[in-house]
Amino acid sequence: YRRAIFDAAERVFGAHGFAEAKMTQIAEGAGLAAGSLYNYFTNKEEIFRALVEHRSGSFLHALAETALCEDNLEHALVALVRSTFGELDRHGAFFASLMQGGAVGGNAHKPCGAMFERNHQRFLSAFESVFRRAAGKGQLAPGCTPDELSVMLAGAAHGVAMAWLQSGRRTKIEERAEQVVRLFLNGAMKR
Amino acid sequence: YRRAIFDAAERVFGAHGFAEAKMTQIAEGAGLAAGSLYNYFTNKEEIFRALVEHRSGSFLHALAETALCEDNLEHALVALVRSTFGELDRHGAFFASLMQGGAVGGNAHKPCGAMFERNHQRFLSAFESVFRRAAGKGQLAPGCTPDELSVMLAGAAHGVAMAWLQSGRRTKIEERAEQVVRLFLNGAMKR
Amino acid sequence: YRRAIFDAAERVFGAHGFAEAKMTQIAEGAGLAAGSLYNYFTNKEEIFRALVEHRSGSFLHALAETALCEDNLEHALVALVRSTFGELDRHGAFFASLMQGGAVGGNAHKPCGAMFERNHQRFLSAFESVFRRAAGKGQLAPGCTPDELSVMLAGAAHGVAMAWLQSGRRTKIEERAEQVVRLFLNGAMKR
Amino acid sequence: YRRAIFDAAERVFGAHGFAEAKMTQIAEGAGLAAGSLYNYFTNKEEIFRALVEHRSGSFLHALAETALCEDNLEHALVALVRSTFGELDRHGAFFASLMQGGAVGGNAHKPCGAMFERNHQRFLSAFESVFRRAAGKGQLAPGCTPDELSVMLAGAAHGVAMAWLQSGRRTKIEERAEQVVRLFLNGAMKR
DNA sequence: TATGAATGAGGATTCATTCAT
DNA sequence: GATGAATGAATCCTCATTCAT
Repeated sequence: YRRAIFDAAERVFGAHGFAEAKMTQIAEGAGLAAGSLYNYFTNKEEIFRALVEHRSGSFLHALAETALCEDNLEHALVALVRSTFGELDRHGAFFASLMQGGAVGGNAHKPCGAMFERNHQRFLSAFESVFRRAAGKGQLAPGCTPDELSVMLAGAAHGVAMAWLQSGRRTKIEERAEQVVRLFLNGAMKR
Repeated sequence: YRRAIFDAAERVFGAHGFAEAKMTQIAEGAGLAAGSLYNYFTNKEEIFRALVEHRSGSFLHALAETALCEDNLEHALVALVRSTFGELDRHGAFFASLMQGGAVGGNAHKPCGAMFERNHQRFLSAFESVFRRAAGKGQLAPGCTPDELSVMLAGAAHGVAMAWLQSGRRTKIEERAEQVVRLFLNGAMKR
Repeated sequence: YRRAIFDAAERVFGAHGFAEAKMTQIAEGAGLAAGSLYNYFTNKEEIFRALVEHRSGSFLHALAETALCEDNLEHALVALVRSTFGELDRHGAFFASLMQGGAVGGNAHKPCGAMFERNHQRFLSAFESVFRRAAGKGQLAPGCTPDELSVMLAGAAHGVAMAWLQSGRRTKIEERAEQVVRLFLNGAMKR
Repeated sequence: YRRAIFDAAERVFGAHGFAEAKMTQIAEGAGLAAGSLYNYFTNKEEIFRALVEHRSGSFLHALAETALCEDNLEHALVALVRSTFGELDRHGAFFASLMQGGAVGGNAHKPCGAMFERNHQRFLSAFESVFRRAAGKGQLAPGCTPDELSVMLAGAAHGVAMAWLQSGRRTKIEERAEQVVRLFLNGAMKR
């Protein structure tokens, strides 16, 4: 049932944000009565917190590993963005919170703010470590620091994701990872 | 007084999001009693809607003009991003909503969703028209469509903005416009 | 199991009062699951009612007998108070309800109010019958009716009991019965 | 309105106890809507706490003064009991909590337990100081300590009060103060 | 027009009770 | 009989909105 609650909560939080999400909506989505949610979680906030942790945990861990194992800059970034977009394909609006630091879809929830920031940092760190390695090899354009680059790439990917969400999630976003990374690395201008 | 209410509402909505913003907070910030807000706006949602329109209106209009008058690709984009970042410097967290389509800081408010999307579209359109012109001149890298590019650049700028917000708004973000655009046009990799 | 439930219920009702006592607490105390309580009692109120009756029944019966068999005023009263205090030693806070008419420790429970009053009346009756006999023999101070005396002696005993409960039940209160009665009979003033 | 709320709360708490008292009952009694109570008190507990303090404050203060100014033992005790009974005449069941240490009528409310004990101590102290003075003058019967005497007299008065409450408050209890004290001082037995 | 107390609908949470296993 | 998860009625509390002053 925890699973069903997570799935329902993801939809509801994703659609309405934390504050506007109603426990009855979540319960209904999970096929339970409102009161029954409290057999699994102590309160609304706890559902939210657990959900974020559940969705982030393994993903961020995998992302960090991905960042380590691929040496080639482009390949590594593509792998990261592909993972991220894959998660989006599976978990949609709610997951987008992670990519942006906790404030997508109304899910800025003060008590969880620290957790969000921490997660977002871990998310960025994956990119940053890849860029740092590339910097060590002198592959980056002059004037570009790894942290700036990671913020920008994550932002660009997030922008693509938001556009995709708004247009109704009709395609698989995962397939666009390569294009995004390539454009980011090579620039928008013709050479 | 409308002005004072806007300023206060901007702060409160920016800090807490629509759902968690209290009318009394806004009133207090505006130097009014709660009931008096209703002499100027019919309800909370109307304050929000009017605020978004007020903040967006002239800005988006100016942005569209900027997009038209500058012919050089880089200069035009820098002008757009500079305008945007300037607005951020002045209006902080709340304004970031616009850049991202309505969902920063908990401001995802369903009844206003359409307006947000419309504004966000106008925001992107400014970038898109610039890119389209450049495409006409054959200046864009192959495989890059103007709408994809605008989404990505807006996303990257948004990412930079979010990082800036989270780090406490200590610097003026306007000064970073040029760097962001240059990186985006030339790519992250050394040539 | 009824026995175990009674013991647990006594502790829980005694500590928290009827309204704040949780069925799960009682169940846990009795080594059962919450649902199992309903195999022995139809509901919470029924546990309470049965408990009061169980604790009162034999006690009040014995008290009435005690009142009858001892002829000497002081001896009879001491026997009554000693019985009462002995019950307190064994059953603590919950039992104190009886002495006072149903409202000690939060156990004022309207549906049981009548029962409480009835029990309290029986409790007072024991004292009253002793006083009545003494009155018949002309042993009472002038202006003292048996019912007033019984109310006052029971009240005084109750006051001693409450002080004893609040100070942590460290001694055996039964040993103080004689002192209380003597003081009551002879008065607080030196003659 | 605070006054009206206090009056209503006194009735409701007095009749049902803290846990079973409903905010709507109090509001109704005060001629308000439930939500309006929260303009005056932050929550139910706060109403309770404030009410206890309000009712106890001046009374306990006056009681302490009374204990000091009257030198004659009997007169002093009568004054104390008369004050107490007068308060009962005015405030009925709820006030009886004070006389007994916080647990009459279901008003044993854990968060307020300390306050209750403190108040009850102050209540007893008034009696104790009178008894102590009398002890200094050698007026007390041998074997009677002031604290025991105060507990017993307060208990006896409380017993009388409870009987009076249960019989429907038809008379003025204040008039019985003298009789109670006299009996307590002289003893129940004919000399 | 400003006020701020009153309102009451709405939602989170609790917990006695039921019932399928 | 025992279990403990599911239920949903009940209640506290919040806060946007109204309105008499």
